[in-house]
Amino acid sequence: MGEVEKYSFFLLRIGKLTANTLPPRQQDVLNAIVELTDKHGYPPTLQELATALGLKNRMTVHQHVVALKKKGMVHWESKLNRSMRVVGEGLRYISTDSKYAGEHYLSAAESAEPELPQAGVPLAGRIAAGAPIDAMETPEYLRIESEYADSGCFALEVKGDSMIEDGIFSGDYVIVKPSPSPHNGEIVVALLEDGSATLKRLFKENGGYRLQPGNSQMEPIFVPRSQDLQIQGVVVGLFRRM
Amino acid sequence: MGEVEKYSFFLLRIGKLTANTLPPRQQDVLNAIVELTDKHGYPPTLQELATALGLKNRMTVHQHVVALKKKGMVHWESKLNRSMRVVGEGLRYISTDSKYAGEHYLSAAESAEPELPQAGVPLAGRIAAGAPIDAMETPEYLRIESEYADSGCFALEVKGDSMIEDGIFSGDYVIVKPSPSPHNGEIVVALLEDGSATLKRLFKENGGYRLQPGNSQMEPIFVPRSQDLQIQGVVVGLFRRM
DNA sequence: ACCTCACCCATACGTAAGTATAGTATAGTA
DNA sequence: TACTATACTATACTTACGTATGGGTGAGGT
Repeated sequence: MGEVEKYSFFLLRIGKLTANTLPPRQQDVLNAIVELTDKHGYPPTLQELATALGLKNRMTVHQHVVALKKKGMVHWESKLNRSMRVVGEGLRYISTDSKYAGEHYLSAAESAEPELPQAGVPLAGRIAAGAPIDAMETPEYLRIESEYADSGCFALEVKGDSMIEDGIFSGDYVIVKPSPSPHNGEIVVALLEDGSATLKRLFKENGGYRLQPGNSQMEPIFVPRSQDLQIQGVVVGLFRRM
Repeated sequence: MGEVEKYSFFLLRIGKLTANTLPPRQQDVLNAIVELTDKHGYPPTLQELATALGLKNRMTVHQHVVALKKKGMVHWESKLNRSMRVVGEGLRYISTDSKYAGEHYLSAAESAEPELPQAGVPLAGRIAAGAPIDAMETPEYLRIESEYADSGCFALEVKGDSMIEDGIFSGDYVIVKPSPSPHNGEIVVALLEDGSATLKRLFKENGGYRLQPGNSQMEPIFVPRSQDLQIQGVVVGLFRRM
């Protein structure tokens, strides 16, 4: 009985299929790859994919992924475990609301830690004052979290106006990459000897360091080499809600 | 002959080791994990780690990773391929300039595309000038993409300084939510009658609209109601790479 | 001398994972 | 009708991966 229902499910989907679109099940596979990758922090195996999609055998998914690879939508190295990645055109098909296997999926996933998004924001073009929008034909995607999550980055909410001239406002989030040895002139999160923390631009000078605020009404802080200056990390990105 | 050189290399490093620091080779392992993860888009296997570190046998790395796991610096699920992640205290030791295996590393890596995702960016706390970091116990996550992807938002790269006083710099990305009827005072992407597009703050005035740049050296644009002013959307977010 | 720590190596085993091969079923099309 | 595309299944082989076991070297401390 389960058999009949399963097939009627596919009939519906196939009915909608127009000529040159990606087959629906392959779209499901793309979404599943992305979702599982986000959830666990590493790409799935064929077995995991199959389970997530409600399939009984790995080979089904194997064939789908092979098809997707041939179309250039998935990067997958032969014989290499967990090497699947959705690339290029494939990114078009990933959607945020994931129900790629109908109701099958819910059964498979154990609710893991609170995590993860996907589906980047499409980068539509470039806007310059006075010029028409320079639209891009091949849409790129802004994938902010992905850019930073790997390298151990974390975010901090900024309070105060100490970096206002660098375009960092109170309420913004700075994305900080932990780095013990920042370069000259980078914006860093510094932990001073007294335990207080600041967001400043770091300059190495003879005798120690200068922590320069981005606000001409504020004074720079000089830290002699004898004092312990701990750098929590350098600011590599900024995000603002408006 | 190679043996002797190899050991003298370690002697030097051990000589520098002070009491309660993380052993240098374990730091190398942490760095290698992070580097390989964002080079390939997925975490390495023990074999790949070993090769990257110039080791002949997986077991060496295995022991290091076990040690790191015991210290809570690496998340690693037993028997699960490619499940390594650097977490917690371990993040302190990853540095931007990666030469974690001396000269050994260069030989191993084939240059792949830079890419790939992971978890959201953890929101670690709040930083205010002069105050210690207000750390959060229950870490939240910044989920930028998912915040906007649903509502049909798109991103635009900003060129020019027309909104510099609002903290929007050239090179930033604004995240735009399509909205035909923006509120007063919001920053909008406007399409003027002549086809040109601008990023300005919108005010409704008697007789039409005022498009106010965030730059006191620039003049506002007045659009009479008779003219066609098309609003592409309102700016709801901003992202900057640094 | 003895012990511990940090670091490396080799062999061998069990299982997870990818893959080759071979079918079944439905819908659409020539 | 035959043929193709989509989709799923099962069995069996090979390899990649993690891991258990056992060992070796040099530095440093007691």
